[in-house]
Amino acid sequence: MRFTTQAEYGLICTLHLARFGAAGPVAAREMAEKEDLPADYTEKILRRLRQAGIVTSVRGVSGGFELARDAREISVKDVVEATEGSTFEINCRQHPVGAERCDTTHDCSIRPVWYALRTKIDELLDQIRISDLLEGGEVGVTELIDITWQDHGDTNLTMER
Amino acid sequence: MRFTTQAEYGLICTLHLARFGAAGPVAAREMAEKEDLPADYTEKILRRLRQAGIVTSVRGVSGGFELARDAREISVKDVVEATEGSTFEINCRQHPVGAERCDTTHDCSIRPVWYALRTKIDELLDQIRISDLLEGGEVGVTELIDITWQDHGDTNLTMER
DNA sequence: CCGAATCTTGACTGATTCACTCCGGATTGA
DNA sequence: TCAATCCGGAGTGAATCAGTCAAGATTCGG
Ligand code: FES
Ligand code: FES
Repeated sequence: MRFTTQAEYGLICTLHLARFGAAGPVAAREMAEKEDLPADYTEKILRRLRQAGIVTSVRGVSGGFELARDAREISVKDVVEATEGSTFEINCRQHPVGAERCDTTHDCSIRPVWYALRTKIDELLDQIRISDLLEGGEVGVTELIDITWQDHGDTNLTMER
Repeated sequence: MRFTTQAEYGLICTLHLARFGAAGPVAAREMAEKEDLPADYTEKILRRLRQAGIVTSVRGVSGGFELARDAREISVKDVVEATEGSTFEINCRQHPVGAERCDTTHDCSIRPVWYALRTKIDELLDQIRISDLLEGGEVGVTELIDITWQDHGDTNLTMER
């Protein structure tokens, strides 16, 4: 299970705007070049971010994109949902094993697992804001997340494997 | 982001063996028929479960599959990893945005988010055992998971949306 | 010891999704 | 006007998914 590149690119673009967008709108082409991403694809991602109300666009000669609100008010979940459509999709909804089997009227003891997982994923992604990723570099961000989420600290956020 | 049907089928099969496998090995064909799954595909899934050491197989006329150990010792994570290969794949490892950009020597403030998410996912899936899914039906399982994981209870395990 | 039932392995296939491009059009500032 | 930008959507090659199929190995009953 993984996110597509759209989530990654979406975060990169949002982060780029949070860093360099204060002085005025940033053109998609320029952003793509600076971040070394495919230009046309970047444009498409930005369009999705705009449709979700995360960024605003300015058309015309010196147009481009800006964050629609403060970086503290934009969560990773917002960006992921905007780009991917959803965070974690419940299989038995969109890709049911069997029509009747996966119907809500039928009892399934596996279903609660996916719902619980989705809740966990959404909780974490919603808690992390774009502003959290702006300072401290990779180490700083890791520590910040680690502090916030050390409730069930059986495993830790090392990069082992 | 979603799991493929293999994770779902893997859980269904494991659960089936936990329920009906006490009396001796269950044939793949028989299991597929009872659970209403494609026969050949079921066989393939069971192979993966065996390769991961979750079930054992008996060849020959009255052969079939059995759980390799107690249902309390098999976590949902075990089954998902056996069938899908991994729970949550870090994009920048297998599908890097850019070769140098995603190298560990470079600083990336997005990376910690994915590592934290993987940790969360693994924690939850590892805590839930096959034995937890055997009793209480859907409602019972939901309550059980809810009690175990109500640490960050901002959201709850309702089925809304 | 033969043959039926079962697991084992791996190749194969159609459908879908992914990652990305391309094109024609609308909007704006110089 | 024209050049730069955003906008929408169609199109494309590659990869993955979901599932099938065929050929072989193992075991047991008779
Ligand atoms: S198998 Fe679809 S809801 Fe359980
Ligand atoms: S974009 Fe790949 S590691 Fe951050």
